[in-house]
Amino acid sequence: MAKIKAARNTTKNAVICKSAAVLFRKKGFRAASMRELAIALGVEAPSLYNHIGSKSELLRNICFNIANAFTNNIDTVEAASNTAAKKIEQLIRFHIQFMLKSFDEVYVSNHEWKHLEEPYFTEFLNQRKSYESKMVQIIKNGITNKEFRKIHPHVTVLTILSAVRGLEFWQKYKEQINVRALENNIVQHLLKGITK
Amino acid sequence: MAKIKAARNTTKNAVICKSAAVLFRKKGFRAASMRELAIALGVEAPSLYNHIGSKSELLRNICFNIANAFTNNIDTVEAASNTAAKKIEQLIRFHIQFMLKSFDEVYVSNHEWKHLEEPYFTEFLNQRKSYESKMVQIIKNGITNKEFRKIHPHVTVLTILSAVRGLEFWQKYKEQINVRALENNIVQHLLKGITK
DNA sequence: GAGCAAAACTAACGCTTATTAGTTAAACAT
DNA sequence: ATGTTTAACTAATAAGCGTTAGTTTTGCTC
Repeated sequence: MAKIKAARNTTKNAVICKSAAVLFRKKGFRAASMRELAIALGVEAPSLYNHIGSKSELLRNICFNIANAFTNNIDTVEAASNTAAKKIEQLIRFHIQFMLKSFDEVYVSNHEWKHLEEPYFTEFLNQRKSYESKMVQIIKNGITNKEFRKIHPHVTVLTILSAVRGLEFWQKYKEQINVRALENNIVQHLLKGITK
Repeated sequence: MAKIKAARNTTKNAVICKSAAVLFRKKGFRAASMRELAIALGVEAPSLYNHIGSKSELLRNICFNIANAFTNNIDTVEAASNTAAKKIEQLIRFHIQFMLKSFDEVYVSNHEWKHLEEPYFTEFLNQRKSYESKMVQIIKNGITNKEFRKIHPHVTVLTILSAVRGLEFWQKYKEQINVRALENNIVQHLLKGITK
């Protein structure tokens, strides 16, 4: 009769959430079973229900924790008085750092949100749309300021947001790589391009 | 007793594959059921097995059709005598055009490959790794030529490949958008950046 | 119209799934 | 030590899955 181990200041719910994020990332939400999750925690599947409500609640927690973190960040970045380029740079760096710190959760939030149930599915989509809109506004300001060329703001935002997802593929090299150099490379690429 | 309708010069297998791509994109491979696929085709689930081998075979066909198309393209691009920048541009444009033309299939190939069974899983990964290597080599040549700044080739490749995936989000605006302008915007962004 | 192949159907199998109910063991407070 | 709460367990349920077997219908060829 093993028990779920939670460090001080951590609920067992949080321990399960973390383990679920790892599993959902590896197998995908639908392919991951509660039995597998239980094995990862050294326990029988029904025991999990003493600490969580349901499988879909786990996904919901993971997705909205991440979404809220990004929303909070962009509100902070937006409020500060910086150039548009600096703001975009700050957003890019946050994406990279957060991805490296909370890889499993960010990955799951990016890939498995489509399995959220209503009304959470719609809410999640709205939150993302709102994030994009704020970023589009920053780009528009940058064009007005003549910081940026006359680019298509929405296309540019989606290109940047997709580009930073490339970090997913770097997780395995995490240790070998100078994170700051990686970050600088991507920021420079997305702001200044790669040609001389 | 409805029948699966295949146009001349199209096998019923191909019709099922196409329908599967749409379904797998919408729901994800694991969440999509053969019964749903059958409904989409106006037929009972077991009838599908007169034309296909298995569900996983459908995924396999979709993924490798796409992977092979990209592999063939990069081999053509590589062989031509062009600047590195031109080659990268050609690759980016191919990604965009192909994504717009075969949206469902490319999406499924990008998102659902992890549900391939061995040995196809490993084969798919190797094919992708090989694609990346070829692209890395083009970037390296560009740096040697002094076409590009001293960037990290592998990071750059993954950034570009992720960036072009942003097209996924544009599918719904497909009709409203000038594809050529979209393409130019992304190419310019990834080669020359967005700052003045 | 008869014969035949293609392709549909119904019924069912064996398995896995998330989850609930009911019960027992452990951990803690008194 | 006793009573109580927390959290584990076992057993079971209902639903859904991919797929197979066996049968019937359809549509073409002679």
